[in-house]
Amino acid sequence: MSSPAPERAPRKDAAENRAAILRAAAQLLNYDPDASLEAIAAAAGLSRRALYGHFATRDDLLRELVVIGAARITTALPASTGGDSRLQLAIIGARLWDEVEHVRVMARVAVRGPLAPVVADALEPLRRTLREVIEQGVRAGELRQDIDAPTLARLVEGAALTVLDEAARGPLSRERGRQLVVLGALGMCGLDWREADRILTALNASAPDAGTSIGSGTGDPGTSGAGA
Amino acid sequence: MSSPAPERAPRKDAAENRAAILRAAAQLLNYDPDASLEAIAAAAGLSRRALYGHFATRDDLLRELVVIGAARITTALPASTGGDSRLQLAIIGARLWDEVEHVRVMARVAVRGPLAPVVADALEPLRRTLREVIEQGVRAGELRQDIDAPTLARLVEGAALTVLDEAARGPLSRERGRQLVVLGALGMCGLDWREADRILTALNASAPDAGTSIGSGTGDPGTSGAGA
DNA sequence: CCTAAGTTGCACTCGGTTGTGCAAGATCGT
DNA sequence: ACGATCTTGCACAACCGAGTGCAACTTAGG
Repeated sequence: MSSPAPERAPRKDAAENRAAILRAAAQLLNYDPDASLEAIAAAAGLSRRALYGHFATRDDLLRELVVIGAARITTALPASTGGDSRLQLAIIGARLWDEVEHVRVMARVAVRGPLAPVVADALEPLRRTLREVIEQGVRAGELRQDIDAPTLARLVEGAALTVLDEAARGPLSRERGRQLVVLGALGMCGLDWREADRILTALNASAPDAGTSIGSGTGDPGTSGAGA
Repeated sequence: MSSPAPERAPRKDAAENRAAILRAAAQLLNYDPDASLEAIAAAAGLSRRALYGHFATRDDLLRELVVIGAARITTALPASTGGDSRLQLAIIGARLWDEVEHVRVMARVAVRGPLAPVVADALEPLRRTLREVIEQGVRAGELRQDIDAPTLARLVEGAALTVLDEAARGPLSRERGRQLVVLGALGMCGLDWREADRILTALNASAPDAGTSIGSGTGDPGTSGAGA
């Protein structure tokens, strides 16, 4: 009775398949928020029936995606309110860009339906940090004063989402994508674009590079292509 | 080849019902892009069956919404490239705000599915104007220089959409909504927020007030006649 | 090699939505 | 008042997606 689920270790291939499903789901749901389990299973190289062996319900799969996604996103967030709010904002933006697929899944899929509360909950840390950073920035006079911090925070969130959407339809290079997300967020906050360059430099100095792609497809690994 | 459709004038109440359907659709689809015809018909005070008397297909209804919406939005756009790009941008933003429902329907519903090309087509004039205004503004040094005009145009579009979404979930006053849309668009374009106030004033001076109701547009041109 | 874990294919049920056909009723317009 | 024009309600058929049960098969791993 100590643990209701003995949790026997799953077989190795089963674990891989489960991961493949999650990967496929993240990828497909980006293009079509209503992608069927059929399609997802197929993209993962499995039968629809097998999918039910890993996730009892569509919602369960989604929930799992949300949890994983939120965990990834909130990783390596700026250690709460600290130095220059502009830089912190840039760091957050860059982090979002590094997790485009997850972010978009959260934004496009999980928002509607019974998942909404789960998503809201999972994203709360991120949102809180964002609000804090912005509020601090506004207070310090580093950001625009004509929009209250909470509202501004939501606008920034939306602006970032916009760029992320852009990336989904017209593939941007990693570099360019990061640039745009950060530029968008900062622009929305009222930072003079002439100062943005300085922030970008500082950002690249502080964040080495997060090489994290989710896709990698069902079997074709070479998907780089962003050079220079 | 004279006219394929004799176009007998519809009965008056029928025309009203048709308009009611369109109104209900615009409203419902704002909350749920997948609202059923059942729900729409009900909201319009009609039976589902009656709806099919006006629109043969769900897509037909959507298409009609798109056409009407696009027509309304592109009405009263700045007469192409003219004076201050900041002001023109503000005018466009205000126009979008005045047509929130339609804009959001286009953005949320019509983008996916077989409607996508129709929407793209219908919105082309607006997008073209936006691009032109921004390009001109960039060239004139009034807007930020670090993002190319076409990209910037899409980001502005997205930023506006963000605010519009905000309005959908937390009701903003007409005033505040217009303010935010304009502020968002201008901010994204790199305009110093301290100058935004001036633009807003100029905007309010140029645009008296756009009444906002959605119905009334069953497709007849110039049948208004209600003079102020 | 043998067993248990995992997968597959098929055949269902169930619910929701779209689109039709048709007869009876309500309503506009003349 | 009378006819044409809607509207209605019901009963359809069709499609699609989720979720389940089961028997047979494949595979990991001790």
